[in-house]
Amino acid sequence: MQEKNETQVKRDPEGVRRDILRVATRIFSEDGLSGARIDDIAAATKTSKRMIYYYFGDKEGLYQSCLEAAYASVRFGEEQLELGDLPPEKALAKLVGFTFDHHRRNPEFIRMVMIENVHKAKYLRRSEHIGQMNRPAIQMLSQILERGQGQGVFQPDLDPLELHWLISSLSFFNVSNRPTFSAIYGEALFAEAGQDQLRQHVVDMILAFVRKPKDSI
Amino acid sequence: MQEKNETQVKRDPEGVRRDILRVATRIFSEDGLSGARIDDIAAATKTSKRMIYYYFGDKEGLYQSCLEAAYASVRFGEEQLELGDLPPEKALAKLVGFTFDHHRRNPEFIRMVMIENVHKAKYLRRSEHIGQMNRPAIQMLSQILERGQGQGVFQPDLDPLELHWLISSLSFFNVSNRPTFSAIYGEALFAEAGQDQLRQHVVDMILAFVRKPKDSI
DNA sequence: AGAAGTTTGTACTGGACAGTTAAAACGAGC
DNA sequence: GCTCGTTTTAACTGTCCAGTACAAACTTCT
Repeated sequence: MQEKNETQVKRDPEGVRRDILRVATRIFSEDGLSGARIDDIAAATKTSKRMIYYYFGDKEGLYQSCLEAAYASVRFGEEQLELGDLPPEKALAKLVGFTFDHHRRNPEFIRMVMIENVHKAKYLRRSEHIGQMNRPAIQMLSQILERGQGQGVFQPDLDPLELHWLISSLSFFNVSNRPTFSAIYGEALFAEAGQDQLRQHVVDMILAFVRKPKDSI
Repeated sequence: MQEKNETQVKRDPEGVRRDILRVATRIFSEDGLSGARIDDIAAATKTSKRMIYYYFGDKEGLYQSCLEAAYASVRFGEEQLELGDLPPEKALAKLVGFTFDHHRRNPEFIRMVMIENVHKAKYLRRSEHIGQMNRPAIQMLSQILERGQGQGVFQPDLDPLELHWLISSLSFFNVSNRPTFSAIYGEALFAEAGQDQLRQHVVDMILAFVRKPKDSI
């Protein structure tokens, strides 16, 4: 018991599980559910194929666990964000910029979501936890909007869910569609200068949207 | 030769090709490249598995042909759009609204692009035609921008490619991520009222962006 | 008429791959 | 020291599936 920190710990079930999940998520996000090979995953873990089945039952069970873990880790990332008592416009700007960066930094998560969308969210729907996981994002937005509306700087009739859709859209597409987009139009928008500008414009555009008086053509 | 229009035409190589492509595109867009089964595709065509290999060589060749055909058909759809001599703001509004609707109406194409992005555009890069196919979209935008700038209603420093990215982003995500988004947040945004509002806001937001003076937080 | 391209249908091959089998033994907590 | 949960190993099974074989005939064009 006191020798847990020797060079090799003899048993660590949680560690084994995490190791499998980490490797499997990488491979599923690369190759998709049907494209991924259990033997490849097993070969890349510290443990064996047998243990994958011991802990996760079958390939679909493993995939679903990876999906849940991916959502959970991203939520954890979002919790880091401290908007505290920033004025509403600055808080929203920070949230949008953060989302844009966060998606960029987590392509593996984005790819898992892409793959899950190809499956029409079959496995996401099966999971009970994931529904609750994502309320906080909407609530954070909702609070910013209310404060902004209270101070008269934001429009009165804004839907937090729709705003979340807009922000996600611009941040997600930037990562998800980079391969086809850059194959067709080149890499310019994805180089550093292009991404900086894009980020700035996305923030500007969202801010203009919540502030602007609704006249349209 | 003169009896070509009897109830059944004896030979129609082009028709057979098109039939295979139509069916294969449907199934690839549903199940992905590795998920799709050649036997399923063959069973759904008017012809046989043997003919698929006769015309397309192998599964990857068939997939690539489907991808090219999908891009080609979408380009054809875009050519319908007549912006002629509309004033720049109205032309842009029409283009954005059209893109939003067009993506919504062509989920099969969207899914092909999603799948291709999962493959990191491996097959798209292989295709020579597709690069050229997509210039017109940018050029149309470019012309609208120039006219608007000439008339002083648009900002001077706008990048057509970036604008295309913004428009595509909002239109594509709406279709591509509907499954996960609605699994988490419900169907409200995807019902008719929600989509109408979303469409309007997307148009408004883009228009505000090209018009607005660039002050940001 | 002859040549080139198209069509038919089934049965088959060979490899890939998810999931299993076996028996055994080790580790940790009680 | 006993029990339960965990770990090891490599070979194996059975199914699925992309792609082929074969042999013939039909169509169209020239």
